Amino acid sequence: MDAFFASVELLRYPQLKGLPVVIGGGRRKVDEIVRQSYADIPLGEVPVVAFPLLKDYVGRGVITTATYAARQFGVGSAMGMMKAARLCPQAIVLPVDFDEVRRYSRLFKSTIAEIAPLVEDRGVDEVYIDFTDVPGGQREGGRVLARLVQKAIFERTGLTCSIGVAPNKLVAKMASEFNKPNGISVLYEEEIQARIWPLPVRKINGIGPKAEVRLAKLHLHTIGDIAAQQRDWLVDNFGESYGAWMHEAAWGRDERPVVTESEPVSMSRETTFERDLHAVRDRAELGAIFTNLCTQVAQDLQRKGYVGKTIGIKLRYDDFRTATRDLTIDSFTADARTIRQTAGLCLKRVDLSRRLRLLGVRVGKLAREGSVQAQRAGAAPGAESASHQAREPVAGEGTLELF
DNA sequence: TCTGGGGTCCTAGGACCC
DNA sequence: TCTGGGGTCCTAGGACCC
Repeated sequence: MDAFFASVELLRYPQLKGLPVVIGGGRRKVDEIVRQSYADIPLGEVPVVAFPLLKDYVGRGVITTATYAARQFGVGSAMGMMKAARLCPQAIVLPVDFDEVRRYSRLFKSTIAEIAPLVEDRGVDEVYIDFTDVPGGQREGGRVLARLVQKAIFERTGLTCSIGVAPNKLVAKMASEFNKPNGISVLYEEEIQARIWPLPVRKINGIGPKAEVRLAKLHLHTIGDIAAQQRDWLVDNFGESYGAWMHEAAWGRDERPVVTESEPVSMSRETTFERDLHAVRDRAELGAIFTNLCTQVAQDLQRKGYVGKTIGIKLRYDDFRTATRDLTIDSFTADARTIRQTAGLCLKRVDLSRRLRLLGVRVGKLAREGSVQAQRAGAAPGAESASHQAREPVAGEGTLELF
């Protein structure tokens, strides 16, 4: 009965509160300037003068995060930098320092794990915690333990976080948004109708923009609107799996345990070009990028001790359509040349007449390096070993032997 | 002036096997 | 000459999340 789960979200760059600041972009000249100027300054002590302003930003990046002052202008995560610059040209723009973010992320998670061992990783800045068997985890509905976690994180990292505590992960996640930033919300089962049902459907973790539109067409706008529907009606409209899940979610029901260990399913690298590239006209540049991506994926696999046997590519055209192709080979690999060769076969099966804005390489069907028997050494991957469905390349201009 | 990068999971059709 | 049903694997695309 007294089971409580917490969803914890770390807030990055809180020390810039009060100033409109956006973090994001990634790799432009502006980033270089900032990186050089402030290389020695640790997160938490960033000065607030002489930073480049968003209005001077050029490039294709998106906002990773923004201070609350910047959000007042409508700027937010995942927004394109150019659009953000129009909304808030005076904002200071900072680059993302991924190494630093990862360092803080590890510190954040290890701090929590010392207090409550059952922690589920949900990305750099988010975790679920199972409070159920933690001594004192039930006091004040979990609020006492949540305060302890928050305090420990602040002492260790100087960062604040919001915590939601509830009878399950789904509701805890929603509760964590009630009191941002640096808040704690405890939500009891009997409060679901009063506090969850009035919320818009998008607040459910798992209902995204597409489902929101479909729900709106059915005149369903709040979580309560969904809860008021018959389960079977939702199943008719959204399918057996999604419809039934939606009904459960609207009633705040969720049985998923906190999962502390999980094996990766795939690893990938992708990059958006500074300008759109054409397979023929920009062949050399594209080829170099392609090789580089394969090398990086191979290094990632090797560093983490994994091998995979499904190798695929992803590309995004200038009109933003996405295409993927993949091929499963007979033996597991983490070899850059094998990956590159197999990915090259995939590339022959897509239309390359349009200009591209993104190219990616993925390795899936992973296994731990040690768990796989040594396969035929140096075995050539490719068409002859590929399984039955390898297709003929599509005829046309884009199928030249480019890679 | 468009929209990053790294993931997971689901669906659906066809091949293939028994 | 016609034709089952179940199960698994492969592939492509898409929704969603942080």
